[in-house]
Amino acid sequence: MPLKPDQIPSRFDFQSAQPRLYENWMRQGYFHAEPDPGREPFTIVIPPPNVTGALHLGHALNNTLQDIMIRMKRMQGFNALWMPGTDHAGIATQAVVEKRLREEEGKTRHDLGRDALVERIWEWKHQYEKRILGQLQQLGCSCDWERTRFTLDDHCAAAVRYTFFDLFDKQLIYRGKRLVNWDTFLQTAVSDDEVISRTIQGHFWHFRYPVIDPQPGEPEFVLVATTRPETMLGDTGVAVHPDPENALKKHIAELEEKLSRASSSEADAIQSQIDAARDRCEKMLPALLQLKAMAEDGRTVRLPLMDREIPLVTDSWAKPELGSGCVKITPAHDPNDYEVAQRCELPMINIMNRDGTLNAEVGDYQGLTMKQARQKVVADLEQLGWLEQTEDREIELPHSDRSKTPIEPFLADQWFIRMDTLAQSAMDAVSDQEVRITPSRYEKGYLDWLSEKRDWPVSRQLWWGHQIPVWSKACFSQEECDSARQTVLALDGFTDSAASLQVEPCHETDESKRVQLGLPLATVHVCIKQEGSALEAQLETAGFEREEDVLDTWFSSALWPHSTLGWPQETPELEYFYPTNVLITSRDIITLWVARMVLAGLNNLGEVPFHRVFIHPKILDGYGETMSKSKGNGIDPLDVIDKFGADALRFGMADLTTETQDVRMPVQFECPHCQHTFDQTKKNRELPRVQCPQCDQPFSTQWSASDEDRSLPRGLVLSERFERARNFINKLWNASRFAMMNLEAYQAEPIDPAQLTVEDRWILSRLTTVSQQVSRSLEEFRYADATRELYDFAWNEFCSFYVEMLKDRFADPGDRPHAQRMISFTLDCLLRLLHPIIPFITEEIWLLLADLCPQRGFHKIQPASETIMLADWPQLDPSWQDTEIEQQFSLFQSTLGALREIRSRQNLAPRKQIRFSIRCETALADLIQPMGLFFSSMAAADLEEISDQVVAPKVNATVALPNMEIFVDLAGLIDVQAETKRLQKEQARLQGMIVGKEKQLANEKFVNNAKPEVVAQARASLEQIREQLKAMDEALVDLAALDSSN
RNA sequence: GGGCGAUUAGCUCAGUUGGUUUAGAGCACCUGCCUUACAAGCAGGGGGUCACAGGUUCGAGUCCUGUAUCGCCCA
Repeated sequence: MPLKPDQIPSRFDFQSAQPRLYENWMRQGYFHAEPDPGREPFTIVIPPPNVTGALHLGHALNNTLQDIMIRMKRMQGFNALWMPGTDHAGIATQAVVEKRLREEEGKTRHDLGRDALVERIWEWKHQYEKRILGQLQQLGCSCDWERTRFTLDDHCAAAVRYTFFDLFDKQLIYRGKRLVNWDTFLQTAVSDDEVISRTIQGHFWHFRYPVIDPQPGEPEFVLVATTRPETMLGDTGVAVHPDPENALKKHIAELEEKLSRASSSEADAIQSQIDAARDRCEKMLPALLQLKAMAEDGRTVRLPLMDREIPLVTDSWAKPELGSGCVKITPAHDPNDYEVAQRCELPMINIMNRDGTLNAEVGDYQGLTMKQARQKVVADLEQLGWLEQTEDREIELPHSDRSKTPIEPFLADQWFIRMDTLAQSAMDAVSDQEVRITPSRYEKGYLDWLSEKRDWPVSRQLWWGHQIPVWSKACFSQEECDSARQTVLALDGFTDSAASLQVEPCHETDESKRVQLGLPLATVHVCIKQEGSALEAQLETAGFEREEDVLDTWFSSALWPHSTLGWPQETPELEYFYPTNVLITSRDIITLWVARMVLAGLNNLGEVPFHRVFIHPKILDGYGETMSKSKGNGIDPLDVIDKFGADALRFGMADLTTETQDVRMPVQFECPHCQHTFDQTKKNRELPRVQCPQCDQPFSTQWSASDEDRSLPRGLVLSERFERARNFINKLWNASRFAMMNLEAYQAEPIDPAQLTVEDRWILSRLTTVSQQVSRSLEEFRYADATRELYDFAWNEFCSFYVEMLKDRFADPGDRPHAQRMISFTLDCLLRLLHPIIPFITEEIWLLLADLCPQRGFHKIQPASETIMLADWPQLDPSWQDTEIEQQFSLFQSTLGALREIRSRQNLAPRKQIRFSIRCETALADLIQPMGLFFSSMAAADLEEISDQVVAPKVNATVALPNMEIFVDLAGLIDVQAETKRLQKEQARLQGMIVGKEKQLANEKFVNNAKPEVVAQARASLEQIREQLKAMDEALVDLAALDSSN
């Protein structure tokens, strides 16, 4: 039952409208897209939110921008597909589930076992996926839900498997022992991107290692320093610089160069560094040269505690300007030392177990944690007299972003992807503009990162993810190795396209050591392409074991743009919708994800996954800090939707999407008792209960833990930055309400151009311009420009002027039908332009409007589409743009503004009617004349006369506009002082401008050098201002006379 | 240490390739209005030596150099 216009409430009830409208869109299948060669596709794949938790404001932003784009394209007639889905986020999700398991049941994943744990994670996934998709729906996202994918579903699994096989077969995947970032808590390797550096208060310990058989004159000890003393148990050498003299000289030269361009505040510090380095040259250089000679002569030192003989070596990693100039080398537990060991061929001793405790390599220290070992090592060395000194020092310690625990560098078998050619292809795609990143400055970071071409470690020691499809067998002799190969090649069904074989030689090249350590000669790896292939079971029977590790989540994410469309199958969807058009995402995953999608797309399909990448801003809180749940400053999009509505959230999101890439959003609490809002502070954002400063009542927060706190009503966490958007939506609602209240007895007919008034032609001109601007802004990802253009037009032009001016015309039966057609047409276009940004309210009004004027149009009457979602995007007649009309209208606006200002300055009652006249050229008078009545309705001012003959009334307020003077008759009303004050202010302003202009024009260089039109403009404007000033001067004289005569 | 970005009104932000009547908006503030679309509104107003110092130019919020503060990324 449609509402009658006068029953429409004065506020948009978004709470009830949103679910109703959204469900209808779903039911009608408006979001669904099918390949249709007759139409042009437009495709976006969602950056899949991960199923670790609920969506935050950043997701709301990301998805709003995608929905705006896809809705506009759909209206523009493209066959628009937005592929939705979620990401399994291997480490993150497993970590939260393990954490809960530990907290709630006191169990570890090992207590549960692989299958049971994975099952638990699936349960978590189902729960959160539902929640996330529900959130996207509440946001209004027009995703094709029938095509929802998950990075761990069968489609994606097939794509992962085929890709892995392909890369393995191309020899682009290999296994090797590498130093990895080991998370001892989660017991997995994490990539460099998952490591964050934190500065902590630590120590710098200086140890002495005794030299074995020192020659006469040689020192008995070498001194080394370390921030991680426990690693000394795994030391396999001590390094000294191969050319300490030149290294020091170079160091000093660099400092001097720096000093030459340093500011005075830095200079002192640099100077003292230089002095220290010079001092070293004198005092320490001889010793360093001697150590270097000893190293070259093959001298060794004895590693205390372990009683191991280790060599002195030369390597430039040892910095002569630091510490003793010597550095201990622990290849298996430090990335730099690892490289030194490779250069100097030092052995690598792994002293750690996967859980972070020490292993059998370290004798008495076995079983201790790294932390315990540190204390014991330091204590033992001190007792033995090998501890020289201990300094306090700030140290940068890498932490796992996943578990927030310190990272231990660890030597482990890992699978890697060779990046050289793949990375190059992804670099070329951006360099050649095949993929364009907006804003373009992000291209540099993308290219820099890829140019390092570091091999990508893809294995993770987890249970949740795509298990690596490789079966391996360790072989201890050549014979065994050959036989394993033969077995594989002879498998029933083995072909080159079904399975691929690699032989990995042992990393230990010293044969006797290899045997001593019990290492295999080689490992035979077989990768099988097809999941569930009979080859799998055959291999296992033959003694091959499947790799336990799973793949890095980004491996499956990299395939997302094509795996979601059906690859490796050649589906119609893939054929039609790939490559996609644009990827909209945040900058923190340009390297992690965007780059990898590009190279994966190129590898698998030979085509980039998308042509445009838009990087959107990051939302910070009022203190400039990133929002996060752990800080308590995060805003839940659902709170915003609850309080302001989904449209307001969306409009607000688009409104902050400017070129600037960080936007601040001050955060407020809203008291659930009295609705008072007040700023969140760094203090109160961490409290489990907060007291309202207004009503003094307490409410609960996300931190509430005790039953007492939890029983309190929860305070919403919001930002007042959404109020503007909410108010705008309300304004739109009410303007539409006004239109509908005046659409009774509407008759559909084409609009008669002969009946167009000045304001009609003005609004059409403006509407045309705005629709062009909005289309261009959105096309170029200038979302904030689009919202600003629409906001200004809708509020300041459509509502404040056009709607106001229609009031008189609706009252006149002769004008009414035309006015009805004009407002329905104008509102119709405005709604369509706004729809992608604020879909709910525009659809609601669209449906209400359809009851009143089901047929509408300008030249041609057409039935309104059943949903605004499928209405055509406005493309208006450019001939409607009329600069003359717009100038004329702005003259009217200035006049109106002047009248209103006088009213206000004179403190006249709102209903008090005033009279005024205008003196101006006849041509101008002809333009203003038809608008005469509007001064009455919009400023309660009656235009008595307009011509070049107008004589100022005796008692008047004067306004001098360019080329016209306005006289308001104030007989019996005037507040002389107020008017004098107003005029004096205006006089001062004009005088200031005259001085400025005169000075400019007196400058010969300006007159000679500036563009002629600029000079002419300055002259004309000076003349004009002088005229205005003259009028002001005269008016002031009159006022003074009036004042003295009273 | 390297790279990128920011600094404009009390707050959050606009300000196209340098030049229209002396830098705009929203919020907040002040004044007056429940004017039958809208008080989440209407009308009017106050408030800014565009971070600082130089420079280029006839002319700089806008271009260049340096400094300071803040943020992010990389090592």
